[in-house]
Amino acid sequence: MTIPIEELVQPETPRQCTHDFRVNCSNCRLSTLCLPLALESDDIDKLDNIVQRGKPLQKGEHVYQAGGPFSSVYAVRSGAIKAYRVTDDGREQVTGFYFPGEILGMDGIAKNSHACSARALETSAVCEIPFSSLAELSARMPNLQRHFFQLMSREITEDQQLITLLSKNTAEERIAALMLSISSRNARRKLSSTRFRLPMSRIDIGNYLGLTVETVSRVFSRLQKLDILEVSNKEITINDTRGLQDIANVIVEA
Amino acid sequence: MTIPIEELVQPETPRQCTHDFRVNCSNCRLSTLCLPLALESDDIDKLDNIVQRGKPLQKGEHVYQAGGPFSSVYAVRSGAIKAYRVTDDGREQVTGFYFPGEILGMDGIAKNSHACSARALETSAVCEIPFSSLAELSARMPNLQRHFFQLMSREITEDQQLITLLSKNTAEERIAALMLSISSRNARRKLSSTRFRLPMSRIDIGNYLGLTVETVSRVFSRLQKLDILEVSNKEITINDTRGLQDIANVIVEA
DNA sequence: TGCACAGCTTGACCTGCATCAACTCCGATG
DNA sequence: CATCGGAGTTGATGCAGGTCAAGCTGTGCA
Repeated sequence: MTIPIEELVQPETPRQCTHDFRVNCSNCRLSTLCLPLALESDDIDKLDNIVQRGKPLQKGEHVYQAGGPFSSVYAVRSGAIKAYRVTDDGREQVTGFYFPGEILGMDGIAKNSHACSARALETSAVCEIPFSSLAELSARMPNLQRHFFQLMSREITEDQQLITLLSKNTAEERIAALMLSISSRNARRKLSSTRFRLPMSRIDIGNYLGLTVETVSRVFSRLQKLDILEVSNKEITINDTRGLQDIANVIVEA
Repeated sequence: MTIPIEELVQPETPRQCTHDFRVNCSNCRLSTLCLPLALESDDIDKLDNIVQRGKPLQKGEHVYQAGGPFSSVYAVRSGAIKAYRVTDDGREQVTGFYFPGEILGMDGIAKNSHACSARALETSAVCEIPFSSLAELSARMPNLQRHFFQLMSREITEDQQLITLLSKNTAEERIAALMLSISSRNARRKLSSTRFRLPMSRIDIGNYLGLTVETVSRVFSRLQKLDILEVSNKEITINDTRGLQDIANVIVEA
């Protein structure tokens, strides 16, 4: 089954709503998660003018590539994107997964060229936001400037959480934490926080969490045996959120 | 031995230069590493007006604490600062070490309160830069805005490097990478890249790199046996930079 | 409709680092 | 100058997760 273009252009809209209108920031359902947040409607229009909406990316296509010139940041409209860097010795390290409403590409600002690559995990649509225009605009719109600073800062604190996870936690804890993260990001988008489809492979999960595929698989099996998760292929059902939280938080008892 | 205040006020200046002048951004030796980089001298003065220089911090004193209100970012003038977060279960995770010329505190922007704590590893001096003034100023000074975006972006890419290190590399590789990082940051400050004093304990090193103290100690011993490092307490001498790079990069042969 | 292949699972075994324990060293303090 | 305590080192042992190997499954393509 292929997803009709209309659904991609107006992300996460029910199928029946397929009449042709040009998408823009003010009618985008994701605007409360994305950059326009905290902007007046006049300002949203100004932002809207600089945003470029490309055609959908097929699974595996790149949003940008490491080493390529940096010119824009990107907002995910639909689908899912993974960001990764390739180490000196040629191995891949997944540095993040990005879902609708989230912004990626800020790694490129430092050196004016992208420090990592980003590719679609499934058919996806992204909005391209030229960075120079964004910088210019944000100099005139304090709210936008603040919001963008906050987005970058959030990226920093999320990376630091991952650092902590990798440095201190067991395989089980890491996977529980990832499932909870995806769950809460779904909730933010008004989707189910207990049933969802993982857009990424076990390999990507393992790579992101510093584990092998085998370990990821075993942990899923164990969590299923404990009746905490139901795992069927890429479909996940969380049966016991509390139990999952206990595992992720590293259970501490007296 | 205690370090005379003068040396702290004008950081890294030879002892004899102790006459009393007020330090400011334009005469600070670190300005080429810090925020003023890429500013015209008029603009540096404007920046200088918002920067607050506090009295030196003693070893162990906090620059800021997790959960406390965010109001400023900080530039290290002398000494060394460690940033760390405390996990839900009370353990500590070191997220970074900051040396003179480096900026810390950007984690607080996202939620308007600090996501981690920062404390002095030795007697240190920092410049406090009120964030609201910085944001205002950078709206009027495109170079400053760009530079600050770049600083945040660099923080992101550095965190991602650490993520890769933690997720993929052995104990030896991690420690080699840290020694090389400290070495090159010393070089940036025109200090020796081959002989330096570690301001942090083995515990902090291990914590930062996701290793136990024992492992850190063993790796140092091994690297010493290989004549790559000389380790005497906190004094490090790199005898074989190339060898260290080979270890850090994960030696790949045909 | 069946084949091929990538992705996933499961089992057996191995290893790098954690853990536990004992000891040394150094620097602060009276 | 003695002593005390935290920091660092070294050795012995255990285990979580890696590695290797084999088999399973489901998806896309002829």
